[in-house]
This record gives sequence, C-alpha cells and structure tokens, in this order.
Amino acid sequence: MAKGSSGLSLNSDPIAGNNNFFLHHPTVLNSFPEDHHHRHHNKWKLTSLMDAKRSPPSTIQFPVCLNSSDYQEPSQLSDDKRTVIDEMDFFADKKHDVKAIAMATTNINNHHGAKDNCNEPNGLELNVNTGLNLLTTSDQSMVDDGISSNMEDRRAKSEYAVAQAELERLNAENQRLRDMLNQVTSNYSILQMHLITLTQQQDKKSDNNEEQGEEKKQIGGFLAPRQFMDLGLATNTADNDEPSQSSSEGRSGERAGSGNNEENGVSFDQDNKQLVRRDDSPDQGYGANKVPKFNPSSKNVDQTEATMRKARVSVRARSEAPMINDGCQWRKYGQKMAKGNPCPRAYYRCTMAAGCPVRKQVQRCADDQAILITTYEGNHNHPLPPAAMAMASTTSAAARLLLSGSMSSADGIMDPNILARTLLPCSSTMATISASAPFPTVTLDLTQTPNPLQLQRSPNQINIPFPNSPQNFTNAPVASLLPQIFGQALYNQSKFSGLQMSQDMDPSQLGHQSKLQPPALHQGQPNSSLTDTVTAATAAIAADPNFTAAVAAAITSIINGGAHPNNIINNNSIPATTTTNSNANFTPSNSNSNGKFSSELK
DNA sequence: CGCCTTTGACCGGCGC
DNA sequence: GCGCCGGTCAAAGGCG
Repeated sequence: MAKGSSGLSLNSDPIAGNNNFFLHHPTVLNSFPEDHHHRHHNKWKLTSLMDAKRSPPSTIQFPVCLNSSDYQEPSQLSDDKRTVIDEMDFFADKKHDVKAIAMATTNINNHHGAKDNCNEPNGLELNVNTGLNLLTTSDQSMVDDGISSNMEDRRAKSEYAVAQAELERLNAENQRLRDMLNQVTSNYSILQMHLITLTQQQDKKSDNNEEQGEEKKQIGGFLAPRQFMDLGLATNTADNDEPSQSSSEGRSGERAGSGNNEENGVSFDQDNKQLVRRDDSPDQGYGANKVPKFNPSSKNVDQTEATMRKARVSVRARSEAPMINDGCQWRKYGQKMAKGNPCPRAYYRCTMAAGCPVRKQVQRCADDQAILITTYEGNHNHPLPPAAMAMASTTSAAARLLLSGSMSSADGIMDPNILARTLLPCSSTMATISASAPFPTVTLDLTQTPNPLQLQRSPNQINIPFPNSPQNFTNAPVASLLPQIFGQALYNQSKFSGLQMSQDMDPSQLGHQSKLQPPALHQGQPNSSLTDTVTAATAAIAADPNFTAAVAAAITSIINGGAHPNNIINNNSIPATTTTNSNANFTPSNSNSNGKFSSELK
C-alpha cells in the first residue's frame, strides 16, 4: 500500500501535475456535491488512481461496494447503474443519490463522527472517512437489528480506525513526497543556475578565444567556420576517423591532412609547418586527442581539451549478457587482457554511422564477475533511435557534468564530487566521479539496486529503481534508462540554459552534443517530449507493480522532460537498432595478453 | 558477399 | 632505453 500512496503528492503538484491520469474517473469528481469535498478531491482521485492501477488494496478493505449496491433503489438503477471498469468502485456507487450520502453522513456522524473527526486538522479525513464508511455502516444499520448493529458498529469503527490510520499515513507520505519533489525541483533550479553561470563564464572565455582564434586563422591561412565550445564531450565532427583512411589515429598526425581538419579545429600553420589547433575550437572529438599540439600558446586550452576528450562514463550493471543493451550498433575491434582482471576487456566502436567516434569498453568486474562494466567515450555524430539516444545523452551529459565540474574545480569553483552530489543528491551510491583517474570518469553504479523504500527514507534522496529485474539486465536496454535519472536532466539543463543556445538554431534540434554543432550532426531529438513524458510516465506506472518506483520514474521523466517511452515500455525488448554482437562472448585474450582465462561472460 | 569477430601485431604513453 | 600496459589496426576467417 505504501507504494500506491506515492502518487498523491505527485499529481497534486503543479510541476508534476498530470491530472490526465485521473480523467478516467469523472464520476469521482461528481460524487462530491459539497465544496469541502471538492477541496480535497485530488486525494480522492489519487486514491482511486491507486486502486485503478493495481489490484484491490491489501491493507484497506472497503466492503462498502457490495452493500452499496444493495442499497440502490430500483428507480436509481435505471439512471445510475454504472459499469465500473476494472477498479474498486466505491466512489462510483456513492454517487447514485445525494440522499444516500446525506443519510450515510448522518449515520457516520452519529456513530463516531463527532468523536473521531472533529479533531481532524482539516476536513479531508472527515469527509473521506464519511464517504468510505458511509455505505458500510449506514446500510448495515439500516437493515440489521440491534445485535448485529452493535457488531457491525464495532466492525465499522474498527475499519474506520484502520482507514483513518491509513489515510493519515497516506497524508504523511503525501507530504513526504511533496517535500521530495520540492527538493528535486530545488536542486534542479540550483543546477540550472549553476549551469547558466558556467555557461556565461564559458562564453566569456570563448569570446576571448575567438579573438585570438581570428588571428590564428589569418596566420594559418584557413578560414573555417568557428567551432564552438561545449561544456561537454567533444563533438563528433572531430573524429571522423574512417579506419580505412587513417591507419592509426595518433601515430603520426597524418590526420591533419584529412578533409576534416578544419572542422576539427585544427589548421595547418603554413609558416611553421605545424598543426595548430585553433583556440576557438577546443571542442574536439574523441579522435582529435591524438592530434599533436605544438602551439604552446594554447597550452591551457589543450589541457582542457585533453580532459574533455578523455572523459568517460562508466556504467556498472549486473548482467549475464556479454553487453548491456544500449540501443546502439557496435562493432568489436579489439580485445585485450587488462592488468588485474582475469576477464578480458573488449573494445567496441559505434557502427551506426561512418566515422562515429563513440567507443566503448566492456569488461567484467574483477571482484564480481556478475557485474558488467561498460565505459563509453565520445559523442555520436548521427541520429540515434530513442533507446540509443538515451545512453548517448547519458554519457554526454555525464561527461558534461564531469568536465564542467572538473574545469570549474580547477578554478576553485566547484568540486566535481560536490557537483555530482548536487546533481544527484540521490545517488551518492549510484554515481561517482573520479577526476583523478587516468581518464576523468563518471561511474554510474547500477549494481546497488536502489531500494524503493529508499524513496521514503529521506526527502533528500531519490533513487530510481529500474522497472525490470534489477539483478539482471540481460537484453534489457538498462542503460537507456539512465538518462531518465541522469543524463536527460543535464541535457535539459543545457537546453534550459538559453545562453548556451545559438539564436539561429532550433532548440528542438539540440541533441546532447555540442550546443552549436552543425545541425546535420545533431542527433535525433526528443521533439515530442511532452507526449513522450506523459507516455513514459503512464507506461512506468502501468508497467511497474511497484507504484512508488513507477511514480519516482514518472517524476524523473517529467522533470527531465525528455524521457523516451521506448526505454520504459520496451525495456525487455531489443530495439531494432540494437547491438548486434550476439556472439560477443569473451574469448581467451589475444597475443598481447598473458590471459589464460577464457570467460564466456556469464 | 558483406558484415562481423578474432587475434597477432603495432604504437604511444608511462614508469623505472 | 627498456619493458609494461592500454588501445588500436587489420588480416584472416566465420556466419547469415
């Protein structure tokens, strides 16, 4: 029952308020003829929603329905006999006749109303309980004789007490959820503000760099479209590293000769016969990291680039599958034994578009081989299906988080971990940021399955459980769910941060990538975020037996505004574009490794 | 036949 | 300079 009550505050809150959920209960609204009933109709509706979405409640039994039907007079049946769909209809039955309500109310008040209800802080409980017990007690008392009336009276009192206690508990939980939502909203706003601040700072830097960059462009003889800086990972254009075209990305800097060097923000200094990265284009793709940096004047920028391009997002999840399903197509291009881990590490690159710089590594955790660690790097340079978009958004947003945090940290502005805690107050155990690692890495730990009860522990915590089996993510696009918790929030923060947006760019075209990338490079967009959000929320609620968890997911998706229904609805199916490596089992390592461990990933 | 995985080789970075 | 290690390439072979 605890889970069901979660919906109470959510839907009465203007932020999350999607009262459409309740529109299938019009009779509920109509069943309250008096104003003081109407005042709290939301809670009635919510209660009815709970029951509508789930099997009849286990802790509160309302025998009123049966009796109420007995109460009906033949004359009323013709007009008011209603078919109630798939839910407890104690509301519906009560609305047959105002007279019945009045009688019942009188009855209730005679029995215990004056004693029990006059102390209610508000009229809700009084009214609620009046309505609930009305048919039970009134009908019984009207029919039964005195003896059974006493028994029924006691029983009614007992039920009344139970119901009242339950309502109080629901109210408390309602309040708790309100607080939680307020907290989330507050954090969200704070982070938005912070992001705006960072953006403004970044814009200043960018402006300065632009001036310097103009000089370099002149010197280098290249006039290329300005590349804009993204707080996050590099953009895609950077690494159009057709494997067939470049033998080895970093081996000689020959990439500079490719046609993309302008887009990469790399120009050839004809005076010095050297590659020069323009200062105004620090936002480089994954592969650009290998471009030699010879210009000492861009040292700081290059350091930032070095950080950015190597930022990684690591996802830890329990899975018996060789890979988690993140909705993308991957091609394995290598496998190595990593030191300190008996399981080989597999290297994949995205094959959904030629030259997509995104890569990922998949490896079993050394300590617990049931845990699959997937590390993502880079941004896609092509549209993605929703499921894949989700993970892409996550990785990019997480990287953005990491990088903005680390860069700010360098200025003493913000500790990335503080940022992480700010952004993810819920997830001290779910997300960690390691800026000290060889590559700055955000780790999202899904192995510690959030207990739905955690939702109720503290208003400051939101842990989002996953609808499908949390212990096994096999074949489930588990990672695609992440953005609802993590990535999309950031993604939308960048969207909200109007300062980041190009004036001439349709915000709806903004992907998780650089804010000012060429539009052609942007990913497929959540252009129907509202619809998707509602759908996702509905689906989450409908699909998840754990109502609290579902509501939490709904809150998240609503707040994030960019949920992808596929990720929820189809979380047990493999998207059409899904990863292909069905036989991507780890095999004994290759020559470089001393591996003797053959691990068919369990 | 095209796409994929496998796997030996190669390269760069880093520490000693 | 050397060796280790992570990461990548690319030829060879498998598979549908």
